[in-house]
Amino acid sequence: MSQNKVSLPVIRRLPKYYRYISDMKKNGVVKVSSSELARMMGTTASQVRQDFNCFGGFGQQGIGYHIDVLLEEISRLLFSERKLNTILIGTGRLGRAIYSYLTAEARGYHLMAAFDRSESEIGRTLPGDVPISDIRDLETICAGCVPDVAVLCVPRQSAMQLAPQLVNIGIRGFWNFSHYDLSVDYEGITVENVHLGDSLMTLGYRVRNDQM
Amino acid sequence: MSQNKVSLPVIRRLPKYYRYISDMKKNGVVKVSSSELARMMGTTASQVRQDFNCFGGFGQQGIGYHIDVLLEEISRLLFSERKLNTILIGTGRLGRAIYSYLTAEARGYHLMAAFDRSESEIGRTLPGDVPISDIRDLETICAGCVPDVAVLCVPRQSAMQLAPQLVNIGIRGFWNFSHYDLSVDYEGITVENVHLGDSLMTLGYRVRNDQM
DNA sequence: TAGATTGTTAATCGATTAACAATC
DNA sequence: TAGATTGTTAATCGATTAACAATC
Repeated sequence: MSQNKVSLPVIRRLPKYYRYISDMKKNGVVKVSSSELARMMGTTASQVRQDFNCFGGFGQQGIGYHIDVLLEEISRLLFSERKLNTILIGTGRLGRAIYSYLTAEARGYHLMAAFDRSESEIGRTLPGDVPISDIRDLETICAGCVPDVAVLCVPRQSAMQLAPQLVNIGIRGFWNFSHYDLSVDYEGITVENVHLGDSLMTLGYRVRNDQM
Repeated sequence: MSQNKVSLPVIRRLPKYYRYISDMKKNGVVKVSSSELARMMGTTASQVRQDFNCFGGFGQQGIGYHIDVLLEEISRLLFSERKLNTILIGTGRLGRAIYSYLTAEARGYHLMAAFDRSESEIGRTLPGDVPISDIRDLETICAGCVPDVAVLCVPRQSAMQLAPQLVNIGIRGFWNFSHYDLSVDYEGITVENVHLGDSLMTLGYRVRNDQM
């Protein structure tokens, strides 16, 4: 597996590469050099070449990189063959915003089910015919088909309570979108805090001090 | 100014420190050692001490750090004395979710106004009596009091169109919550992409490869 | 062939971790 | 005083950038 050679900083840059290269493809561009990409990305040609090389050298010396090949390789890393079976927990404003992103725009995710705990939400249907189930039925509903990841759009307290249950049904990752960190530590389980809270807190400092 | 010595990685850790230390204060804890904090944060005591030292040594050798002092210092960095005057652009699901975070939970932001372009939103009022104005009135409304930052909860295309206008009225930072990167480059202006899109894309890879 | 641009190694830079004297 | 824990310097680690031979 060459995969584990790809470091986290590189992975984090992939969506930006993906976006720029997709745009170029739309505009009929066929090839691109590391220095062109670097200019767009706001980085160095060196970094672009290092990045592409760590998941397989597929440029042509003297020529550059083929847009199609790049896009394919980056897609393979970002989306793989198999989509991640995903459940959404919490269908409030944030949950619904993320739901529509997940179903309409995100690649690599398959939304299996959505859950909420409020009477007024349970039984309703999200656009695209995904029913909102009672969070208390989580284990029953997931019994037949174990989800890979849970997208948590609930308050922190709820997230903490849900965590052990989710681990129990066999989930391998939590994407926590609550406003607070989900501080849990399970062996072999990815817990990522994608919440608004921390971002906004740190950004304030940065604009005050002009720190990029 | 000792501020500019505080590096970005340190700034990014501050909210997590803030949260843990706040919790301890609530529980009546008075002091904490770097090793205790490190255990909670999932890092080393060395890092904790380095972090705290780069914005002023205020621990006591042999004793540890006073919760109150820590909290004050971290608050000062994260929130400063003056709140950032903020406008919200886009009052859809995501915009409203972020609105309620900004007004109810976030510190350091003062929401001045909200804008949308859709007829059905304009004239309505967000909870807390903030009226939704027509995005076409942006310049008029901001003429009297220049906002510091704009929180963008609109599609990428709209964000790109709005950018020059926002720079024009004197805004110093964009927090872009759209699903795509806002690729603009203005001298002295902080553009931060806090969008859901990239996060979700990269997280997929990570759970597949168990990469933390 | 000459020019361009990659792949790859080496140098630099910065962040994290380790070590330990200072001191409460 | 002895034990604990900081502040700070040095060592390590990893990521970014520079340099250049390989080659299209």
